[in-house]
This record gives sequence, C-alpha cells and structure tokens, in this order.
Amino acid sequence: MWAKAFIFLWGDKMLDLKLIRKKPEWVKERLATRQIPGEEIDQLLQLDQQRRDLTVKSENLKKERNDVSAKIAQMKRNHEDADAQIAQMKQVGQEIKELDEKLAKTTDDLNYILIRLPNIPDESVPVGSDESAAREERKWGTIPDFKFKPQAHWDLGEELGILDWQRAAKVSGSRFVYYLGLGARLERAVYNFMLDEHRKDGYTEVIPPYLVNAESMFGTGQFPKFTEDVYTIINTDEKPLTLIPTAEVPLVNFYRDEILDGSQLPINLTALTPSFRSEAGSAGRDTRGLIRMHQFNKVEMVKFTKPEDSWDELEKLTHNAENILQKLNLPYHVITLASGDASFTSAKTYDLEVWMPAQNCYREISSCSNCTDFQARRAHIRYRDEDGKTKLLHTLNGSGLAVGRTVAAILENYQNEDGSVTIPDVLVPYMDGVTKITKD
RNA sequence: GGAGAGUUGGCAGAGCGGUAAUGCACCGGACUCGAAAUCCGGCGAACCAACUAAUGUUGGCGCGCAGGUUCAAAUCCUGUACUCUCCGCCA
Repeated sequence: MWAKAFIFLWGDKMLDLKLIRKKPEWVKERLATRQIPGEEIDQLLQLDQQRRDLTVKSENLKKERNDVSAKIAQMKRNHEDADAQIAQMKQVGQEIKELDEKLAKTTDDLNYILIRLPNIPDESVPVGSDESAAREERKWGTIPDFKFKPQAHWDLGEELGILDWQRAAKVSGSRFVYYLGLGARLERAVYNFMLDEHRKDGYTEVIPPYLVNAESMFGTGQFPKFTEDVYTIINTDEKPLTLIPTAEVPLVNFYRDEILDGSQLPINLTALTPSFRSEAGSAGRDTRGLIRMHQFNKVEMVKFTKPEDSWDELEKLTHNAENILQKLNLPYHVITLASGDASFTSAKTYDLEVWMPAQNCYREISSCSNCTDFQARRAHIRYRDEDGKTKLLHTLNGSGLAVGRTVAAILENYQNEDGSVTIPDVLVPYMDGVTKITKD
C-alpha cells in the first residue's frame, strides 16, 4: 500500500550511495552481519551506474535545448523564421522525454533497494542475529532476595484492585488494561518523575501529535518495511494517518526538511506519549501483564547532534535512562544488541533490562540507539556548520523509560509478603505522601 | 463542511509564456584612529551530475508538491498539500 508512494516521494538515498560506491566491499561485509546479501549491493551499484549514465545524456540534451530555445527567443524577437530550430527541438524534446522515463524507472528500482537497507552497524557491535549474541556491558543494583515466592505484577495488580484486565478485554480486547486509583496515580507519578529528571538533564519537554503521516513514518525508518506493526487510521479524505508506535516518530520528524544552525546542537527533546503497536507476530508471547500492550505510555528522549558528538551523546543518553532506574533503585543491566537484533535505523543500541523477580529474568525497559545519519538522510535533517556547509546531523533516541514496564518492575521488586507494594522513596512526593499500596 | 485569497532566495517582495527584478540582511573593498553612515563590488536557497588530488569549475534542476500542454512554463491547464480571512459546526 505504501511502497509505491515512497518511490515517488523520495528520489533520495538512504544509505550513503557515495560511501557504497567508494567502499562496496566494506559495506557488504558490514551489512552481511544484518543478513543483507551482497548481491543487493552489486545490483545497487549497477543501477547507480546506469542512473548516472542516463543523467549525463539527459543533461547534455537539456543544455542543448536551453541554448537553442534562447536562440529561438532571440530570433522571434527579430521576427526571423525559427521553424527549423523548433522542429529540431521537438525531436530533442522527445529524446529527453524517453531518457527521463528510463531514468525515472532506474531511480525507482534503485530506491526500492536502497530504502529497504538497514543502517550499517558500528564496528563495536557484537555480530550475531539474535539476543543470545548480545554483550553485557554492566550490571547495577542488588537482585532482591525474597523470603517468599514473589508474585507476578499482573496478579499483584489485580489483587490490589489497581489493574483491571477483564474489563479492558471487554471494552477493547486483549493487550489492553485499565489502571485504577493508586495504580493510575502510580503510573502518573512514574512519568512525571521521569520527565522532571530529564528536564534537569537538559531535555526540552514536548507534547507532540499522536497521529502522524506516512512521510514521518518513513523519515524515522518505520516505513516502508514495518507497515504491519502499526495502527493506521483512514480518515474521510483517504489520507491515512498512523498512531505513533513511539514518540521518536513525531520528535525526530519535528525538524524534517530543515537546516538547523550548528551552534544550536545538540538539541535534546523528551516527551511522554502513548505508544500504539499492533504486535502482529508476537502472538502467544507475553500474553499476561504490562510487558507487551497495544497501548502503553513511554517517556522518550531524542537527541540531534553533530556527527562527531553522537557517540559521546549515546553514552549520555543511556546514562540518563539509567539514572531513572537507579533513583527508583531497580536492578538492571545494560547490554549491547547484536548486529542482527538492533532496529532497522540503529548503528548501535544499548538495551536496559530491568530485573523482574516473578519471571526471574531481566526484561527490556529501555532501548537507546545512535541512528547516526540514517534518519537524518531519510528525513532531510541537516545543519549548517561554522564553515557554512550543510551536513547531515546525527539522531539518537532512547526510552526513558517505558512507563508500564516500569510500573510492572516496581510492583514486582517492591512487593511485600502480604501482597502490598511499597512506593519507592523518590515517588512518594509524586504520590502525595502515599508510601504503600495495600488491599483496600 | 461552505466561500475566497495566498505559497517565489535568510527576510520582504516584483514578475503572470522567452528562461527569476529590487530592497534589507550577508561577505569583500574604499573612506575612517575605530565604528556608524555612504560608495563600489560580490554572493544569493537546497539537491544532482561531469571534470579535478583537493579548494573549485561547468552543467542540470530549481518559484509549495505532482502531473499535463509548449521549441520554451514561476507564468497556461489538471490534481493535491498547507497557510490566512469569513461563514457554519464544535470540546
């Protein structure tokens, strides 16, 4: 449904074609770690050559047409006969038209491949195709040693009367939930706390649109490949809008098609938004609890940086996310995702995984990525450097954090034997002094 | 939802079939002890391609976007997006 539109919308390149031309073997090698066959790169280079040959021919003819047309204009002014030139240009015009049609076809074929190639993973990323290849970077906190069998958060929440799955299923379906009373207040306390922390760390708070157009989804790299993972709204004008799967989309696209002043960088934005995901393909996984919902709140952080700063900024961003878990005193570890496991747009991704006692394992609660210039190239976000040149900037994004999962982690890690849940100290002021959630 | 007007370089703003005026800003120079003012000159958005070791040079493209007509389109035609004004409706 979307694919065709993009080919017309973006005559631009997604990975840097010049880089592919210059170092084809290196690109092939790097992309092989993401299961991209080398033949695609060969095909790409062939189309690129064809495109440039056609461009030269077409442009030469256009030059001729411009020159002769100027002459025709001159002759007309002098009331001379220009019929011969006009006939000649008619022929040239036909040739240009044919060449340009070929050129358009070639460009379409080229872009079809190019817009489906993922970002090139950074050299520091472990090679592998799934989570088992991830590398643990560091651990934080002490895993709680319960003297009783810890309950799952969905049971705790239900017994405390703060989460209602049944009515959510009735009203909406599976993978939806109602938060009630102190549950709703806990969720609100958590995200208010997160936003305040990020503000202190220099992020500007934003409330973005929750519905975005296809261009935006393309700009951040969700489209054209991942159309099945999102909810799309068809309005009466037949112009579809997508419910954001993450605030990253409206935040990064804020500067789409713009040239920023380099002295303003880095720019840091944060937003609390609901995120909507169809979770197609995850049937049977995490069917209970707050882990995998069709709608969930998430506080997102986005950075726009100069290329030379993006790796340092990725570390800062990750620490900003870790800061939340540390202040909440939730045990976690940081892993670097393997080349084949990171998102389409990412050159390197750190995942923060929080300890979930009932499941006796770490679960993802934040994903922090450096997208390098990949999104900037798609979304045309550039900056003007001190030397006056326009350059693509780098974009980064990270959850800080997934709010529902944070609530789940608090319920499980802070539970008591009697089924009550203690409120983490930093959240008490946000809960109007409430220190514990108990049954009735 | 209805009617009308608009969208041109960083900003302002002309052009309404013959290939983007002009002003402000900006850069260089002159004058000045220095600055302002004035004068002279220059650049004028992105993007693509060819040549070049690089700085660059040349060309293409470019007037919201996409098509069409024409030897030639900012200008004519069609579609479309957005902005503004008025009317209607509305949390």
